[in-house]
Amino acid sequence: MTAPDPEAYVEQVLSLVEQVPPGRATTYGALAAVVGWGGPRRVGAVMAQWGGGVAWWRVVRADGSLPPSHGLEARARYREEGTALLASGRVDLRRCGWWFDPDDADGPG
DNA sequence: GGGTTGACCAATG
DNA sequence: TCATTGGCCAACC
Repeated sequence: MTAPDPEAYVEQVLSLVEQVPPGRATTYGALAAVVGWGGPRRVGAVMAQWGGGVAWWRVVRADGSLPPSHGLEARARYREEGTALLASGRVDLRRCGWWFDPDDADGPG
């Protein structure tokens, strides 16, 4: 499986994003690592095209930040979902980081 | 076939 | 914490 169809790749990425529970967030690199295909940039490209149909705000960069264009929109979601935010306006991946691990017992609280 | 761009990541100062 | 640099792979012209 070294040459997956672009369609399957999108389905994989979007499926994983939908698996991220509210109040949590993951990174592009994490998604790329789970799917095992392409890289973080591939995931970003998918989100830019079909990310509008999923909780794209739960997918952030490695430092917990998001594009300024969507930063404002995302912040509104975090406030409703209770996602931990930093004073810099970034997501606190230390507490809300979602790495698709079976041991997701630890929460933001 | 070559140059540029992109919802990125890690290392360095 | 922020800015810079190098690497990565696919899409576009």
